[in-house]
Order: sequence, then structure tokens, then C-alpha cells
Amino acid sequence: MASFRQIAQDAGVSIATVSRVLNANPNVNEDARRRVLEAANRVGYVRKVGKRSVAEGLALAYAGPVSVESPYDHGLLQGIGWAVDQTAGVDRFGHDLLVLSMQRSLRPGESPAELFLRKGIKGAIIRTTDEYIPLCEELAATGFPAVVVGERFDDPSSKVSFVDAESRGSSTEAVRYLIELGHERIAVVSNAHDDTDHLDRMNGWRDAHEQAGIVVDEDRVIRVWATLEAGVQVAKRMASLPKSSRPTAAYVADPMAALGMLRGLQEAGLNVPTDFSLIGFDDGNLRKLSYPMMTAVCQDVVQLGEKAVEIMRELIADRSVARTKGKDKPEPRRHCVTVQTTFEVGETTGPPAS
Amino acid sequence: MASFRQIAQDAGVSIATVSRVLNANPNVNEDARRRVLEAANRVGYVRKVGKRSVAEGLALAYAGPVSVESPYDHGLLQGIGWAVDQTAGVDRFGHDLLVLSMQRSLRPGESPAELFLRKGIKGAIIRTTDEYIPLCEELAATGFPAVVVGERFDDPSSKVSFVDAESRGSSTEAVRYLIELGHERIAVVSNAHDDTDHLDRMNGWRDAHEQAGIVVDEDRVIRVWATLEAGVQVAKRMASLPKSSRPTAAYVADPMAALGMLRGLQEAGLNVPTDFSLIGFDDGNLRKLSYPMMTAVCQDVVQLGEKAVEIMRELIADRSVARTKGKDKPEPRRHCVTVQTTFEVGETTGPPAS
DNA sequence: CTGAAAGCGCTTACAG
DNA sequence: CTGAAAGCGCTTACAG
Repeated sequence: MASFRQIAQDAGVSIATVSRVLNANPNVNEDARRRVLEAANRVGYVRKVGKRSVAEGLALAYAGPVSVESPYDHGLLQGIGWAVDQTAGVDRFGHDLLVLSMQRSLRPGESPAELFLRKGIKGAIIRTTDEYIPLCEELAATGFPAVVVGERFDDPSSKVSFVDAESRGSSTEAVRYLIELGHERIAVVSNAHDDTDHLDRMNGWRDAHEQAGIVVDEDRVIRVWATLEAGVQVAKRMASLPKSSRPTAAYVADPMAALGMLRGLQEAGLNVPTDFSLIGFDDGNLRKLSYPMMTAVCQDVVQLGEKAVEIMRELIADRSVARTKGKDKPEPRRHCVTVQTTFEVGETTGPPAS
Repeated sequence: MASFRQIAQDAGVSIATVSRVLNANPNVNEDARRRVLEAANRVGYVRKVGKRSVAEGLALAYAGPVSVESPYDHGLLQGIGWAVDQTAGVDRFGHDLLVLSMQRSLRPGESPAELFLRKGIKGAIIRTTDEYIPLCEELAATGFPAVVVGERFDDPSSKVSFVDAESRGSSTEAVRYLIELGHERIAVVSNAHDDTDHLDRMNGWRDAHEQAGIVVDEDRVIRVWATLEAGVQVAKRMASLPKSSRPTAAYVADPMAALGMLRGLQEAGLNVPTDFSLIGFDDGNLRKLSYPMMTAVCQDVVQLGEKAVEIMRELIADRSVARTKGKDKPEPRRHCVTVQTTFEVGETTGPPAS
């Protein structure tokens, strides 16, 4: 089933043209290319060797540079790996995992769907940032089974399946906790990138202030990269401010930056929490490595990875159903999972020094 | 080049038998199977679709359960990913990375070489532990390009290519440092697994004592799993010993256990380093997350991953050379890289309390 | 357990 | 930019 012959028939072209499209040969008319891709996704094409399907694999595709260095990506990979193992145990369905960078693998003019079909994989998990939203929409429109991680697509007209965390509520709770402890000058340290995840956390900081009837001071918004060093620098700058005006607490919305900030405060001679209260963010269990243990808003990134695999398999299953039902294909459903974060009180928060 | 026809000719069987062997069909005579595998590796077979080679990928194959949860595996993956990116930039040679578990992917009776040929990959990086040494030797004997990480094969008769760190010297240096600070009761906390890496570290502890003319007390050898919790437990047990007899310092040869031990000591009310000195082990930069910053023996695991990719590419290149030289194939060279570790003084070590 | 032969899936000059 | 046709690589009943 689902050979070049069927794609060709479905798209109204020859198998030679199908071959050209699925091998990124540039000499194909744009309209023919589009029809072939649609047909390939409609019939659920996977590469064959002889009569045998070659595609047992999922891909974890990075839009942007390959980056397995952050706690986020580390946890994600764990979740994807574990889930693959579990399902293999449960239903003898063993996926391989192909890790690839879209920047590196895309041939000139090739679309993501073409890449994945060429690589002979069954479905893709796309790790993305806000810059690649149009690319995700384009991929989703083709019908290739793909789920995006790292960004929410809240617009109801979007076709993108995704899994992501919503951290606005927990962030509000965290900052409210600081306010209730008596803090009046609370900084927020967030990422230089404006993806939905970081916007959530900034908005939570604003919400808590608004609910308490406090006007936020935009000077207390600090943007950094998600590194230990960046956190250290913020701490040192803050420690050097006059005590009467400097913040007495901060919400740092990236794990590494939070750990760096703790370290920087300690190096500057400030005791946490008696001199300064700190709430961090955690993608896994890094907060438990700090001393004192970090109070933090926590998301379970491993779970995000597991959910992503679940959604992948649902998308693949949906397509099989649509195929057996013949031409009157239903509009493909999209699958969205939004995971909630939690606020966990640790040892880095207390009342402000009086 | 290198089609089933050539393998068949080389092995003296039909192409049907080649197909059976490379698809893990059990109905093949053991001797024929062996001849086909040898021939496949000799001619450097990679799967084709039409005339096109399908194999652009390397595999990272886990012997043992898929485990991307440790700092070691995290760093390794980074190194492999980064190196892949760099070489792609340098010489337009872009590998994909297939992550697979040998336990899960091996069909009944299938050897690792057969698995990799079936998956259509060019070469494999094997992440292993001491239990899988025979399997690594078996794979190396077939001539399939494979490099092992996580274990040294010091025996000169071994055919296994590997990359690993040697930590005995730095471990000796670390423990000597404690002795020179005046410590007389020094515990060593190492892994329950007896792989070459952990044996190195235990031997370093012994060497330092021997060089100082101190008889080691075997009661001070503690074996644990590499987790934060295990480290916490060791610290609590140690803190509960009578002060006159308990160790005044410890060398903890796993990153997570070391961080856990620091935490446990602090929770038990012991100041590090004034009450107790601690030397940890680091696979990357985790030591910088602790406060005070951990004194540690450090290995650069990212570099191990990069070297593994280098060796892979040399093995693949060697095979091409051997092939063009015809039948009088030279004995395939093995490639071994042993990386040195370093000892870095941080803030968790000082003279014993007098 | 094995091979000869039929046949599928895909690629690729070639002609237009 | 496209298709008809030749042909490669592999798989798979089938016969032994």
C-alpha cells in the first residue's frame, strides 16, 4: 500500500515526478510539487524497500541549531525516549528516534514535509522557538503527522498539533507568595526570547501585582539569556544597587539563570533568603541541586516529551482511519495538550529584611 | 557499488540468502550467515533505494536500557551533536543521528552488526557498561565501523575501537591534595558498577594513600548508585558517626552522588569545608551549580562525544581505503582515544578541623 | 536451508 | 518541466 504509483495516480502525475518531488529535485513545477505532497500525506506514504516499509522511526527535528544542552532539551529527550520504551513494552511498537536539524538537513527549496518523507520517517516532533511559527503552520497544513513542542498555538484557526506548558497561573501564584511575605520591590528576570512560555511567566508577574493593586515598575523587568553566567551578572548588578531602592526579591524564569542568580547573590555576600528572596524556574529537578533548595515554578518537561510521543501516535492512527474511509476524508483533527506547571516552596524565600 | 549482488558473489551464496541474513530471517545456516556478514562489512555495504544510498546516518546505540538521564549521557549527546554539526559545516558531510536501544531493536538471534546493516546506517557509537564487553568484541570482529564509549579496552589483543577517559592520575592527585591538607581519614564513594572508569577512581584513592605511606582502611570504601538521593544518605550516615572516628573528607566519584553528599552534609549541620572536605566528580559543569563550588575531578564528556564521531569517520574512511585496495585487505586498524581528566580545586576542601 | 525467477518500488537517462 | 521505458536493488513465493 501507499506506493509511488498510488501517489502518482492521486496527484495526476507520473511516478517519475513523484520521485523528483520526494528527492528534492528542483526541476518540478510548483503546482505539481504541491499536489504530490498532498497526495503523499493523504495516502500516508512511507518509504519501502521491496515491499517492506522502511519507516519505523520518529524524528525529533530541531528548528534552529541542534541544542541538547539546556535542561529543557535534556528533559524532552528523556521523555521521548522513555515513552518510546514504554509503548514498545506495551504494544510491541518500537520506534527508532532520528535526531536531526532542519537547518542542516533541508535541501534548498525543500519543505519540512518533503524532508520527512525523504528521510522515511513516520512522524516528527518539532522542537521550535517563536521564529519558526510559520514553518510549523506550513508543515501542519500538509497533513504530515507532526507535533510541536516549545510553543503554544492558541489561535483556534491554527492547524498545528502541539504540547506545551502553561505557566501564567503558577507564576502569578509565585509572585503573590512574595507579595504576601511582605515584599514590595520584586524584579522579574526572563528570557530575551518572546516565546509563549516566557510571556506566560512575565504576565504572571504582572497579574500578581495587579491583583494586589500594585503598579508594576517596568525598570524591574530584566531580560537575559538562559545561562548560569547571565544569572550571576544580574545578581552582582542588583547587589550593587543602594539597599533602600533595590528589589528585595526576584522571580527568575529560567532554570540556569536562576541558579546563577543564587550563586551571584551568595558571592556578593547576600544571604538567601534573609537578605534576598529568590524564586526560580525548573524544567526538572535542578532546583534540588542548589543550597538552599530553590523555591520555584516547576514544569515537568519529561512529561511533555512523553505526551508528544502520544500525540504523534494519535496523529498516525488518525491518518490510517482517514485512509480506510476513502476519499471523503474528514478534516484532520489537531491534538493539543497544555500541561500545567506547579509552584513549589523551597528554602530561598522568606520575609524581607526589616 | 556494494549491492546485494556483490555481497552474494563475495560470500558464495545467492542474493536471496543475502536478503534473508540482512533482514534477520532465522532460516539461514549459521555458516552462510557468517560469510554474508563478513562479505557485507568487507565490501562496505549500505542500503540503497534504487541506485541511491540510504545511509547518511550514524547511530548512537545503547547497550542496556536507553538512558539519557545522567550528566554523562547528556554531555555525550551534546558532543556527538556538536561534532556532527561542525563536520557538516567543514566538509558538507551531514550525518543524521539515530538513537536506538540494542535490547529493544535486536531481533531474536540477531547480532549487532546485522541490526546496524538492516537499519541502513554507516557506523555506530556504542554507549556501554562493563556487562556488554563481549558484545562489543563480537561487533568489532565483524569490521562494522563502531566505536565504544564508556569503557576502556586496554588489552592489546582487543579489536574494539573506543574513546574513554582515564581518571586514575587525577584521582590520585585529588586524594593526595586532601592528605597534604592534613586529612587522615578519607572515604571514597564510588559506583556499584565495576567499569574501568570507576575502578580508575578507586585505584587513584588507593595510590595516593600508598604514596603517602598510609595503609588504606577498606571500611572507608562506600559503593552507591549515581543519584542525588544516594549521596544524601551517605552523608547522613557519615554525619551520625562519632566525630573521633568518622572521616574528615571524602572523594565521591559520581557527579550526582557528590552533589547529594554536599547537600546531605549541609542538612546534617556540617559546614563544608570547615567541618568536612568534599571532592566530587564532574562530567561537565554541574560542580559550578553547588555552593560552595565543588572541588572535583573533571572529565570533558562533550569532548568524548566529539572524539567518538571523529573515530567513526576514520573507521569509515579506513574501510573505503581497504576496499579500493582490493582483496589483499590489511588487518583493520582499531582507533583508541584516551582522554585525561583534570583536578580542579574549588571551595569544598580545606584543612581538617583541629 | 537454499536458489532461480517473478515481480515490486524506485531512479534515471532520454526524448520532448 | 514532464512522461514512457529501461533497469537496478531488493523481496518473496515456489520448488527442491
